[in-house]
Amino acid sequence: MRDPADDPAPAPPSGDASDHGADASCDATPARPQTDRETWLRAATQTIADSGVDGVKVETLARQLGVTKGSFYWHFKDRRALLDAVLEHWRQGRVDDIVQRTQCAPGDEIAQLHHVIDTYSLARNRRGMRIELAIRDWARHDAAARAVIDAVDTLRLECASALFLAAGRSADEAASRSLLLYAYVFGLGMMDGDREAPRPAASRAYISSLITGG
Amino acid sequence: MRDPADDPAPAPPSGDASDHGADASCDATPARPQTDRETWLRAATQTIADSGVDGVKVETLARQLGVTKGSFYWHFKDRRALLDAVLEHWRQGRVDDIVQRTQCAPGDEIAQLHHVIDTYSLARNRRGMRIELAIRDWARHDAAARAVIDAVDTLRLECASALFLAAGRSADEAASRSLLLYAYVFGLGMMDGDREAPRPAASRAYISSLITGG
DNA sequence: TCATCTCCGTACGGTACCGTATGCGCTTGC
DNA sequence: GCAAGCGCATACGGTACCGTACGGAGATGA
Repeated sequence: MRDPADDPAPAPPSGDASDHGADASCDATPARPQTDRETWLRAATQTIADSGVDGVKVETLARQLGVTKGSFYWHFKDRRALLDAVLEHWRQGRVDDIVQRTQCAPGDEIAQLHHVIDTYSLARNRRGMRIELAIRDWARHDAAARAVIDAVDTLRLECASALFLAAGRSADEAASRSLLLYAYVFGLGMMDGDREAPRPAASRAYISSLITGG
Repeated sequence: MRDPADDPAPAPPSGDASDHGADASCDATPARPQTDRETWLRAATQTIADSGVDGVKVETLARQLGVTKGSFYWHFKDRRALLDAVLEHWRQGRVDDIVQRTQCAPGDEIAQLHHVIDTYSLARNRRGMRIELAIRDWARHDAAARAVIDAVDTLRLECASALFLAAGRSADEAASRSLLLYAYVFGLGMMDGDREAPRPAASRAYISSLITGG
């Protein structure tokens, strides 16, 4: 009488892929259950971005979605299961994004790194930064969130270092500059908050060049 | 496994310090009430560092201090008053710290900036960084906290820029490097979390030199 | 038509927390 | 010693939330 789509185990092999897969035709359930589950995921993620993890309440989300708790506890075992799903969904999205964003033609590595910096520091996708910062704060007192953050950070540093290495820098320099790069963009996101006016383009370009050394 | 170093009084390095509240002799109350009020402040600050602002509950703090809510509502109008007091106490401590930390003999400006970077990025005062990050996260959804953060950041950037200017850099370069400096140290604090092993000294020194250009 | 399964509403017990009202011991001034 | 007020305990009403139990409507297949 439970667990139609709800998975007790993290189960990487079960191929849940959580989202964009959408090819879950192997499941007995056609499409609707998965969709509704993702509705909860999106609402929870939005709440995390707006109010932090502690703002995620089952009954509040239910009211916001126009349903009751009965719906929630059908799709999720408990509140923690929702949070874990949000975490896994975000992790997977970051991994895909990082891998895709750090590929470039030989010789374009430094330009690509500049693009990475711009992507993070531009006010363009404030939403992504808000989610990131909220999860990072969450990681300050939650082991699962901390593990996800560490994994994502490690991957980011590795990919950025690979670009620096391909551009001819030493291993030590690549590692140091990569750390500076990501610490800067997240620190800037934290300092800027909801700032409207963007930093001057010249200043951003100058800082970018300091980070990449190019 | 509590952190033994985060005990209250002695000399939190760049931490809260600033027991300046004790000089409120202008109040009709002699000394005791003020002391107990600061006990609540310290406990609240510690909780914010550990669990975030949402972790600050009146009854929980009371249990932790071995008293009841009756004591709290004697010293504070409500929960918000406690949070505002924490905010103001932290702001004043930061202002004092920044002003004192950015004074140096002529010619020592770059060395002083390196010292500032070390102070923030070294695992030494993890407690101060935890409080800082918690308040920054708090500022994501609280206007009062945001105002304090903005004021502190502005002062920090001004003081750091003054050092760069004294070292002969242009105004634009000074502003850009100052922003890079603080975004880096706070971003690093966020990425490192409770990391035990410190970053390699050589890497830290290299990053430091990239930031200051010296 | 009926059984079944899916998805969600309703209802309930329990906990944690906020803020207020009020009483009680304890120190002061007098 | 006695009134006044300080500092805190006790007790209470109220809200918000978690998780469970159960029922019911609607689709689905035999």
